[in-house]
Amino acid sequence: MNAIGFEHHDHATCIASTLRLAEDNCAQRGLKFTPVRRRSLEILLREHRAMGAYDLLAVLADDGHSAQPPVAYRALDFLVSAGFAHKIERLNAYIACCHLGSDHTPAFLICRNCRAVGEANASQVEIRLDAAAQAVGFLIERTVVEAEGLCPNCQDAA
Amino acid sequence: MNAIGFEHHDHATCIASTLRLAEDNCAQRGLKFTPVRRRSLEILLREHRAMGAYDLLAVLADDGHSAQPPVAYRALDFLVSAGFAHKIERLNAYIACCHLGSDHTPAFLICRNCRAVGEANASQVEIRLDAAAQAVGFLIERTVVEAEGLCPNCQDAA
DNA sequence: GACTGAATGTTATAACATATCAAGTACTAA
DNA sequence: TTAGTACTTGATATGTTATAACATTCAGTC
Repeated sequence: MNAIGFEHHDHATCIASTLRLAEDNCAQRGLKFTPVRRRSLEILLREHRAMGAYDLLAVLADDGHSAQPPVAYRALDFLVSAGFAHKIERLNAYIACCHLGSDHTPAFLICRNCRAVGEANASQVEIRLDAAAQAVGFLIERTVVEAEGLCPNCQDAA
Repeated sequence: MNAIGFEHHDHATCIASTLRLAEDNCAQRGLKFTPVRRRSLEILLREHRAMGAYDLLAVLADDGHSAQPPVAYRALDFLVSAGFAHKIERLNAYIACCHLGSDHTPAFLICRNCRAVGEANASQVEIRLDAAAQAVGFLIERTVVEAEGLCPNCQDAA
């Protein structure tokens, strides 16, 4: 199982172009795309799987960066708040965003066997929580949608 | 803010009848509703809020039960797998199920300010992940839907 | 009674996350 | 140019959530 949204693509190009996109995006919004932040996004893109903060930290440490947990968590917080990465609550792990630039409520398909994660296209997902929320006067700001199951490869293996 | 799905109800009756329901349900399915499990569900029902495993553990310890983490996690695992409780991934916390008996994909409304949690009625929620999953051959077994925002009380306070 | 499988007791540790304060850096406005 | 400021990073410590591993107890059954 590749973890590339369960599909193949030109990974090297994808990384480079996404990093450039993120750079431009930061410039426009006045955000600081510092070396640690850039490198963290690059690592997430390169690995192309859900990584724990300590997984990221280990790679940063190999680079010679400070290897204390706050370093990884700060970088991840930045990437998530900038919309460059998402947190997978089910796994307590982080993954680079596949649809950088488009404002979207992400939805993930998580394989319970091999932990591969696919990010569903927003247009294919429709959440109808509004009625429930309005009925009780709740104001929704953010929605987490995570489906757990078996990816094609792990179904075949079973 | 009460945490009772943002609405009031007869709590004592609710606890008693839900415990009885769970008991019957276990008898039917051949599951063992042991003292720790029963007591854990009772605690979740009584508190009627999302509790961390260690919160539950503290209450169990007051009862004189063994106070080691696995005790709480085992009880919670049982309650979740039996459908008597849900895990709120966003909070790493657990809450008694409001719709015991009905097979449902729960959806939660979580206040980011006071941490109150409401369980939306399943009929009000519609998830359309099927198309995305089918497109890549993914088999969905379970879906987590958690909306974060502000409950009515915390909106007023702001 | 002896076997079996499930549940529980217990110890230890893994994995995830944040508080706090000090030090550096970059912009900016007198 | 310098002083202020807001933000980022470095570093230490600690808090929180979760599980591995193995021993023991208990209920049901042959």
